[in-house]
Amino acid sequence: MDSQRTGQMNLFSDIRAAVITELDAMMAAGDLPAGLNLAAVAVEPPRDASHGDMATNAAMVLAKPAGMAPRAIADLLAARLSNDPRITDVQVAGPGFLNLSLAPVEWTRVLTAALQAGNNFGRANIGAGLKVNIEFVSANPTGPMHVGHVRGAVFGDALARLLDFAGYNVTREYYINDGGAQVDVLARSAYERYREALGQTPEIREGLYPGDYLIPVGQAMQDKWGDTLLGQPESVWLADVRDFATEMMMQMIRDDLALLNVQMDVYSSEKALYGTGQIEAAIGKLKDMGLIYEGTLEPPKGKLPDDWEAREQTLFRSTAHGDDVDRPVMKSDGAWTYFAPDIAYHYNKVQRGFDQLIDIFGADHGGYVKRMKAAVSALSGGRVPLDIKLIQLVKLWKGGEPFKMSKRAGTFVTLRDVVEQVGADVTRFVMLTRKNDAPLDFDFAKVMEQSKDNPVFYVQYANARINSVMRKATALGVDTSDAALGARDLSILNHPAELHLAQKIAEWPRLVEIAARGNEPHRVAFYLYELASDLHSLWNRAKDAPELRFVQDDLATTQAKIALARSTGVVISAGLAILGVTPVEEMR
RNA sequence: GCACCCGUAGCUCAGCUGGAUAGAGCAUCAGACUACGAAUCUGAGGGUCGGGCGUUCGAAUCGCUCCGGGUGCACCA
Repeated sequence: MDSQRTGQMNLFSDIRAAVITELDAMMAAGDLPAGLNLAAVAVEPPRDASHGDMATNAAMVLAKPAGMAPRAIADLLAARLSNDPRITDVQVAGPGFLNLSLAPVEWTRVLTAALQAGNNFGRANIGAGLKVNIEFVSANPTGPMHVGHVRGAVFGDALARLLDFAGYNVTREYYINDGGAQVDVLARSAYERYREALGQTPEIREGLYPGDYLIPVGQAMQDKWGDTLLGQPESVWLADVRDFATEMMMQMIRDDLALLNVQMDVYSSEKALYGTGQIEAAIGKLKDMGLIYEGTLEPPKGKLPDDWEAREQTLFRSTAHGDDVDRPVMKSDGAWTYFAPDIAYHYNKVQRGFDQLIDIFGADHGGYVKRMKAAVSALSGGRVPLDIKLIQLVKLWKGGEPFKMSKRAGTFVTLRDVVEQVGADVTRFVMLTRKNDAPLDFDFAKVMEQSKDNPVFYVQYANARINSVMRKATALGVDTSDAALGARDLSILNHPAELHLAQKIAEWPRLVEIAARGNEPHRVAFYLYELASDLHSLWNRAKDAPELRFVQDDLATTQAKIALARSTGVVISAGLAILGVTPVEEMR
């Protein structure tokens, strides 16, 4: 694939392609045995800058299959690569690394590519249009979203943006758990608020939802039904009130998600699976495969539930697909377990033609992973991979003190509380500064701090500085449009400090691929911090070295320097876009 | 008892499908503003990558096994 032609310049994959070409030639010439698998050959940035610009492990990974000494391969490959005009120096080092130095103009070409591609710089095609479904949030429709939901929501949304950027065809989906007992509880709770709206005293019994957010629901019920439901038995109103209240809760949740700038493409209903034969069809398919049987499970070892008794149940043989024990799909009273509609729902996703499924769960649902993977594996015949990302807890702090949440004490923190206090951008960025399976500290005071201790601020500040010099250059009469900057010859940018920043920019397309391959949007946040750091560093070096200042006396030189600054800004905005964060022009 | 996640500098954490002398920030110490925005930067000290065994040219990364922390474990979603 010619990355130059598509404008998505990835210098690392370009050089890797050159290495592969030479290795193929060596096989053709008999310098290497034919038919070697080159998949493990990598071209990477070296850990230590003194090792050159790029390093390849080709000689080492091929030594064994080729039956040759690593250095012998390295020497032959080095001689060939040194003929590449882009490569100015090749050194064999250590156990057989090839350290490559590139002509400076190769790095400044990346800047031009970034300026021409704009926010699309780094867009990859590793997804190749594959259809991937990301299911996330899926909060129960029984109340507003709380802070515990925020991290999963942000993670899922950022992952969707990342995979889209990497060339996947992404669908974001919310599974509404409206088929279980909890929506009946919601209906009963709302009914009490309805009585309250009609002047009666609500009886919020133990087990009902006490939240104030149901008061408007009660009032809306009064508007809709007047007093006609009053004094009626539950059998008369339960189903209608349930649907009504659930819809109001979902409207609230949709508003909350919008507040956080989280988008959804599809809302799927659990309830809609019942009565349509979809559950029966999914279980029936498993049955046809011999994976459903009547049986009795062994009691769990160790601590035994008090009321445990051996019982014959309808079981899914999930152990045939990697689970530890088989799982019940039907209760002893003949009703489906919660697992059954989940199986049907995932089967539905498979049938809709997705090539990959991703589920985002809270870490407390870790025990659910294996059975869900087993179900998808069985129902898709192993065709559709399911990746389940577990989101660890968020610990709340306020000025270094633990911030305890309690429904009873009224310090229950909702998504809306968080976003209204610190803003969607800050919330989103901070939520992505840890990998998903590590716990996260969220300090309401610290995230608003304006210091390098706060990564959101640090990255935004770098962008603000870039905009500052661009405004200044524009005022001096320099054309700072991307078109003008992209047309400029940037080969005068040859100072090591400038090339260092250009190299960091050149890593962006590679970073996108790595992050997308692992479903790890947090890598983008860390990269942006490093990029901002390089920008700040160059900025300060210009105090001692005036020739590094972006704005120079000579307008043509200024334009080239500004091109470097703007390229950095392009990558910052592209990266922030993946995180769903709006770049700021100026700090206030 | 079993399964999954985690264990990296005093603290909070990165570490790119196994790569070279393991990196940031905070904290500590020493420096840089007649400013393209010092809300920043430069440098120093600080490590048995929880322990052990193994796989191999090479392990923080893979496997086994202990230790320590978290989460979850039929008929709730």
